[in-house]
Amino acid sequence: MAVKPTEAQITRYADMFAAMGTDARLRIVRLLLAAHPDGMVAGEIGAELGIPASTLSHHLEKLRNEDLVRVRRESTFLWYSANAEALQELLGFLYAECCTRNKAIQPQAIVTLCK
Amino acid sequence: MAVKPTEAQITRYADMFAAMGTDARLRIVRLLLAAHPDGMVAGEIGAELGIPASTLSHHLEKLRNEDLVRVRRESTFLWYSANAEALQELLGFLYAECCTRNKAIQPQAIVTLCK
DNA sequence: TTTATAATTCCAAAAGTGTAGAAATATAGA
DNA sequence: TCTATATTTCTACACTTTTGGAATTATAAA
Repeated sequence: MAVKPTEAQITRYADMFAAMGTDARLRIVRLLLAAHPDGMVAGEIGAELGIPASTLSHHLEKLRNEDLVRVRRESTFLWYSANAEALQELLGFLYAECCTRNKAIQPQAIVTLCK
Repeated sequence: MAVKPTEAQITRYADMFAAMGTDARLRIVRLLLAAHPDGMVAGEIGAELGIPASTLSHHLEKLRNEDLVRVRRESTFLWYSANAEALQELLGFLYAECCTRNKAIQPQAIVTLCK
């Protein structure tokens, strides 16, 4: 992860950042992380965040397109969950860029802040 | 940082993600991190990434608006540099959401990957 | 099969974004 | 002051995004 990312990877990380780059979608991701690993039913997400069904569906599609969330059907319900692997990749990329490949930030500044 | 962020902070992090959510701007940030803490002259960034001056100026403005980059003038040249504090905040937020507040990702998965 | 609920897809519209040439501004040196 | 260079601002435009009501599809239960 500390190695130089490819052009394609940079584009992918940019798309992932863009997917988390709206208030609505960042809240969705946070909610799904809090409910990890079970996730939440779409309707419950919408109710919690006050987002109309069709709007929510579009946001979830965007997050799914970037593989930041996964979905599984359970009868009429669609359970959405955060994709921890993808988030780990993104976090690893940002960490590497800031702390490892370059020394702009001390690793401890992140890790110890969160103890 | 591991505490619950305010509504306003979430909005701000979303805006920061959005600022890094295009190929061009993510490359700019990477370049400035590599040149940290000196930063780079605007023209040099444009030359390196093949971005026309006016387009680059808009991207830099967006990054400046989100406080992800800083600028200082040196005669005719404008030196842009990454704002490590802002990046640390953003990284800390993502780390906290994924690894601390929720346990979706093991902290070691990030830190040890980058040793 | 009819009904009910969950969620998506269709459709549309307003707003925002990315791009870049041309003109303007800032600074310094001759 | 005139000139040269660096950069931004002006202007424009195509494209994408966000939003949400209405219609449709999916699933299951009565």
